[in-house]
Order: sequence, then C-alpha cells, then structure tokens
Amino acid sequence: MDATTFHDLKLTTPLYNALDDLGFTHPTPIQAEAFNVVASGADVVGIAQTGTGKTFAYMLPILRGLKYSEQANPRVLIMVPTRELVVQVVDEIEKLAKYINVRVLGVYGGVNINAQKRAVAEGLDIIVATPGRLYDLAVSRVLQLKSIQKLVIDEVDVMLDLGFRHQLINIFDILPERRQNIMFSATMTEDVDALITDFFIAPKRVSIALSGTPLENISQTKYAVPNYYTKLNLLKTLLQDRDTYNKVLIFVAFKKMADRLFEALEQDFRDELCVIHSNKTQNYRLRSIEQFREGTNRILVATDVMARGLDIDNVSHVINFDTPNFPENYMHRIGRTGRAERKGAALLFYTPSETEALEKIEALMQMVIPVNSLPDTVTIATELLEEERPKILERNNPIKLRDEDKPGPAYHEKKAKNTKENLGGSYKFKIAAKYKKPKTRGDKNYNKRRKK
DNA sequence: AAAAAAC
Repeated sequence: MDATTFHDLKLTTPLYNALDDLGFTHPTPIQAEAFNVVASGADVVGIAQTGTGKTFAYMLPILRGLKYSEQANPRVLIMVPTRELVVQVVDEIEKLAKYINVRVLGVYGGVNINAQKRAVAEGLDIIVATPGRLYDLAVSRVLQLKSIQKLVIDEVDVMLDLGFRHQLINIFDILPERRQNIMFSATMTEDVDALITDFFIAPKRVSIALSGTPLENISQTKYAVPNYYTKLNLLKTLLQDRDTYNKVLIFVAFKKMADRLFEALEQDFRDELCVIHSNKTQNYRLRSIEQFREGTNRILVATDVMARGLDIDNVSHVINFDTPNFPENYMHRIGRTGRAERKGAALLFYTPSETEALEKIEALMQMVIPVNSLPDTVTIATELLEEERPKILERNNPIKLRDEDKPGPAYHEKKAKNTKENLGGSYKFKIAAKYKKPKTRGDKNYNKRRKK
C-alpha cells in the first residue's frame, strides 16, 4: 500500500518537523514501500535506482525506532563504497535527525585517524563508514561493534567486488549475529543473491520499477567519433557553450586518463575545471567536489569514484568521455544528473573499439540511445595524430613489467593467490603502486616527491 | 586497459 504523504507513515513529530524543514511532503516510491518492511525488523533487500531517496528510505524507519540511549557503542552501522558518500549520508542523516537526540559519526580512510578515535570514544549511536577504516577502528578496539542492531549496506553490488568483498566478510565476522540486515543495490547480481542466501534470514524484497525513476528526466544521446582526439575536439567544442553546459560532469575510465584530460582542457578552461580520483589526497577530493557543487568550477573530470549515489544539484550534463565497460556504471554515472525531478542530459562518446561496450549498455537500458551528429565545427583528427600514437602510448605506459608480472598464466595464478591471501588489494595494484610516480597536483605524496 | 577501499 503506497502512502501518499509522510503523514500516512506514522512518523514521530521530530521526523515530521525535520521533513517539513526540508520541504518534503511526499515519500518517494522506495520510501513508501520500504518503510513498513524496514520498520518490521526483517532483513530487507532493496532494489532501487540512484536518486530515489534511498537514504531516507531506511533512515526514516530506523530513526523512528531508535530509542534514546546513553551507551557509548553504536547501534546502527551504515556502509558505503566511497568516502564522499560517507560525508553525504552523514549530512542527510543529520538533517533528518535534526530534532532527535542521536549521535552520528562518519569514518573513512585518507584522513587522520586520531580525531575519529576521539569521536568514537565520546560515544555514538549511528556510524557511517567505508569498510577499511571501519575495520581498522574495530580491530584496534577503539570501536566496539557488539551493540550493532542494524546493518545497512548501500551499493552492495560494488561492495561485493573483488577487493571489497573480503573486507565486508571480515566485518560480518565481528558483528553480532542477531541483527537486522538492510541492503540496497541498483541491480540484482549473482553475487548479491549469494550474499543474501548466506547472511539473510527470510529476507523481504522491496523494489521499484524502472519506469517512473529519475532516469526518465534524463535525455540521452551518443556521438560516434573515430578516435580519442576527435573526442577531445568534440568535448572542447561543446564546453565552449558556457550557458548550456553550465555544470558538466565528465567521466573517464582511468585515473591516468582523468589527469590527462584535465591537462588537455587546462589551456581553454583553466579556472572552470576540477578533477577527482582516488590517487588524489582526501583534501583535494573534497575540495574538488565542493568547487563543483558550489559552481565555482563548472567542469569536473572524474573516474567512477563519482559514479554512484552522490547528490549534486543541477548537474546540467553528464558526459561519458569513455564508454564504460561495465554497463551498470553507465546507469550510475548518468544518474548524477536529472535529480530531484529536474531535467538533465547525458552524452556518450564512443569510438569503433567501444561499440561492444555500447551494445551492453543499450541492452541494459533496454533502449537504443539516439545518435547525435558531430557539430560541423568539430575537427576530425586523422593520420597526423596517428604518428604521435607510439609516443603517447609510451608516455602512458611507463610501467615496465617483468615477465612474471605480465598477464599470462603465471600472472593470473599469482594474482589469484595474492588476492586470496591478502586483505585489500590485488597483486596488479601492488605492481602498479611500486612503479607509480605520483606527479599531478593533488596526488598523494606529490609534495614529498617534489622536495627531493 | 577498472575503480574503490587501511595504515
């Protein structure tokens, strides 16, 4: 039964008042559907698109049921896959719990741990975390997880990726067995299904249909381009139209590509540009997002660290500079625009070598994305640039792999072994880290290296 | 040729 207003959900006065302050009168479909299910205390699997108001969907019933307590240990644990999402979820909870006496704390890596340790020691009710730092705090016995009654995992499909998975399982090991599990995923995968089978008790499912989701507010188009340089020309041409492209989120597949694109755009768009990926310091990451959010800089170049869940107002365009290989990422990326019932535009640039990835996307989206022709002013890059190719390839692949490190049977065997044995991080990443020379502004250890 | 996530 769908509630038409928040009053049909039998909330408490402090929650009504907070929603009122926020200007929210009607629950989104997932909020209406999830409320009683989550409130019942049963394990819950929610399938919901981004931008559907997931945080409030689980926080409304949790906050209504949370009794005041003076005990120091947290009773609610919320895990998300990126640090920026921790910040956002904490912010949302604080808004919703404005008139409720609960202590909310966000913890994540990349920042000094001592302040977090002190905050934990002061006592808290709700903890929002990325898995690594949470585990760190827990095993160092600063943080007690024995009182956790409710576990929420958002974007659970990413959390089950290799590299994340064992962190998650390790945390399950130190949580009380008697607890309510609440998980959200945009898509149902085999891994998610397996997790439910292993850890959930009589799970209830909540899902909202694809129609009526925020994706309906997003106009999607694709551009067929012959090569990278034409993509760059096209991008520069579009970005010249500052009135139309007033808040543009550009996605690329690799961190290196993010830096490279940032540099390529710097000449024309210097003061309008920021960049984010996980090799940047946490300070730099937060600053980039802030500049983009506030509109100080209208262009943000990003890896998929930005793809999921983040809520930034009025993003006019999402540009998929690279065609994502994992079609789900396309869906998450374009979900950064068209939020809060506003209109948004999503563009996809694809080269001939990316047509396969494109087909996967169109299969997932159950649509053929309309193709847009290149503006006449866009220069088609050709042979001349092909000459530069070897040079560029070399510049972008400075890592010389030893034979045993090269992809092949030995490599895969070693990688598999290493991933199995080692918490956090695959062999490939270790090799990359070993040879990596941080060099771009904002990169971790950038200053350290420069001093030498 | 994925990214993310702990020191």
